[in-house]
Amino acid sequence: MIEWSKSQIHAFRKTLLDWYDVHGRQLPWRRDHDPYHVWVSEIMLQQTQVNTVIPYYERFMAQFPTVQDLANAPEAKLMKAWEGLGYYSRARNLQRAARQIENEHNGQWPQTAKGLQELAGIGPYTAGAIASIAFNEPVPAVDGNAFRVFARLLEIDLDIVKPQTRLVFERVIGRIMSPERPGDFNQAVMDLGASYMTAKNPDSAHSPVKAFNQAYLDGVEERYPVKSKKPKPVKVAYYGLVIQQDKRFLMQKRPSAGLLANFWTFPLIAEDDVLALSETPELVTDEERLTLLERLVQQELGLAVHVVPMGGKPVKHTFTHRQWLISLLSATVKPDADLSFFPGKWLTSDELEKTALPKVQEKLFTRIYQLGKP
DNA sequence: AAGACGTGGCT
DNA sequence: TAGCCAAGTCT
Repeated sequence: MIEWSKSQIHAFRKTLLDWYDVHGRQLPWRRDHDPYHVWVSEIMLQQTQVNTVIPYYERFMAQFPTVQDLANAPEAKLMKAWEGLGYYSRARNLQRAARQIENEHNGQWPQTAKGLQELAGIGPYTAGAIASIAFNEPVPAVDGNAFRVFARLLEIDLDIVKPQTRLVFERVIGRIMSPERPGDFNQAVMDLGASYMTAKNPDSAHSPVKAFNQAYLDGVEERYPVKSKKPKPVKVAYYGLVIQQDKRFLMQKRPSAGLLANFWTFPLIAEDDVLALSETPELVTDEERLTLLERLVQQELGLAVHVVPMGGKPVKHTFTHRQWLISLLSATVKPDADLSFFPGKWLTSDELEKTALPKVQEKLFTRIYQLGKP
């Protein structure tokens, strides 16, 4: 890692802010410095690209114009507004934080990064972003852009995946950032990271700060930032039960914690759970699997079903840490089936449209319509 | 500390 | 295609 002199730091600030003043992006959440606007945009932008966020942000603000509107919003309406954005705990934490502000802070925002971090879903990055942009506090906002930009500028070779590395970057950036325009400085770093100093195919030759970019000057830009590899998603095979009567589907409500918490999906049965019913899983034939599956559904869900494969390759859906492979089965239950042990209910297409559904469930619907079953 | 937690774009 | 990446936080 290299270090800059005071004069270099001053020159860098001026170069970066002069560039930002002319070329900074005009984005919907940059129309003002309202903390609510900054906050909602920052939460949406976590692990999500700007172009994806823009339409969600506009719709969200139309539906929930103020913190109070958000605090009082029905859960279903909130989730519908977030549908498709992913990382759904962000939406639930958003509302929790809105209620914290209303109930614990008399509707007033904490105005420091330290205070903001007490709110649900606000970590060190988001706290720094809101504090600097909305309240002009001179604190760094270290996101993936800041890691990448400063790792290259200063040839910092610490692994950015390790939590302690953030502290080093915060210290370094805290010394470099403009005390007069902290919000603009942090946003300029993000714009730089999203334009010239991108992760793939950077264009540092034309970057306004190329003279400060040590990794570029040394021809080793590709090495930065140092980032250890994450494990591959684990494959998990499921049977998906398509159970319909009239124009309704029998849907299951997922547990209140974990992946896709509280969302409605077709009943999903792990293939491993089915095979576990056999003493010789490796010898089970396809036909026997279905018999075992029917037994398991009876035991675990209290449903007497008869299943028939719907054909086609399993529907594949990849999350950050799991890859689901879902084989669809058309299932029938008795018309007077006892649903008292079943964690779900019949949903009409009308109700389904008003309900937030995860992408994987939309994929399953797409598949069954392609198969022409309904 | 390391894994959980979604989705879409790009190569 | 499979894999990586995109304005992280929580446990």
